Amino acid sequence: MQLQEGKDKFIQTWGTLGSHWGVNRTMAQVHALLLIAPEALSADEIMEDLQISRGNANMNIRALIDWGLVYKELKQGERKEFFIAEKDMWKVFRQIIIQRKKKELEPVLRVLEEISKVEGETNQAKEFKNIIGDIHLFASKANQALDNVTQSDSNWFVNTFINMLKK
Amino acid sequence: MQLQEGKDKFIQTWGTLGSHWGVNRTMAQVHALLLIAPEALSADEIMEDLQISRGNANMNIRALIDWGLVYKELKQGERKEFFIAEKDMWKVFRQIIIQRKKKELEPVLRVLEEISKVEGETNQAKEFKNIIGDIHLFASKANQALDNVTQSDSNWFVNTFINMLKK
DNA sequence: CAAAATTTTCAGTAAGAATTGAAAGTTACA
DNA sequence: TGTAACTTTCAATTCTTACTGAAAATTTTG
Repeated sequence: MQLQEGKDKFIQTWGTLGSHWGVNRTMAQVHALLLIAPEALSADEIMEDLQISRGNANMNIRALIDWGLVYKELKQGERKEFFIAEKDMWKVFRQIIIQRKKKELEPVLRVLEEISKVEGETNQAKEFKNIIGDIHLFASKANQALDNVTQSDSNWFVNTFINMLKK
Repeated sequence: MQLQEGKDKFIQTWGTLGSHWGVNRTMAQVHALLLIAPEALSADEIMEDLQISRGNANMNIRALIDWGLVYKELKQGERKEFFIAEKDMWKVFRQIIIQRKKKELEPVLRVLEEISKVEGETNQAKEFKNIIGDIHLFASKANQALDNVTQSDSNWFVNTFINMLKK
């Protein structure tokens, strides 16, 4: 396989993966492109490479920066902004977990707490509170486990993985 | 809060959560509805409750059955099919991981292996192979860790969670 | 076996999400 | 301070995905 073909395939695959996980395809593709770029790219280069519009490129680059997956880089004597991806996969994973936990898991936890206070002592109500309680317990555990994972350093997590594999 | 309001809120929340995780909203809502239903529901009851068409209900119920999150239940003397959700949250989580691992993580692993074989010894090519190698290593570890999680029984996982919380 | 009940399929349509492109905004240099 | 280089915004549009509803298929029952 030629280098260019490999790069294209990677960009496609990463894009598809993203789209199955609630990340828009272009955002994942820009990320992929920057991951395999040997050096920082400008918005124009990204537009050119992925054949997307300026607006689209800009929006998705900003989103990646917000997620902490891409950094801005200013080049000596250049007025343009250049962009570079975080290449430490552990950090990438960590950032994604932090973002999604905050945006998706935590709001669900709050709703579960709220609805676990429904009135009534009928069987219906009791059963409802039961299952909501179960879900809440599970979600809290997941939340705390994820906190742990993201708060500890890379080695801790790698060690956990290694331990898991040894079992 | 009244029971009905709590139920509605739960269905909405679960639907939103699903839609951020690549599960279509209706599928997640049907799942939520069945989770909090005190007994098995027929397709008609689901249609009625969520105000969706027969076709839509059917498709999503089938998908939930495929995912192993919902079971068919036949009632004595009734011709209709009734449906009931798996309520053990651990099993639900496990099923979802198994499905998504197979459909999303494993294909990515295969692509990464394939593209790690690009020809050429230029710096460009070497750097590309390096980063792909990193990603592949990370993805394999995640894959194996998930295997471990899903293959062990509930207690093992719960214990791991508890251990995490103690740290 | 016929007909009634129920489930499945799928072409057409609707709803929602992403993208474009041009105009407005910003920055930085002479 | 003016203007050229560059970035951001957002209304209109396109693309994608989900949903409907009616027809076809299947299953059950007398």
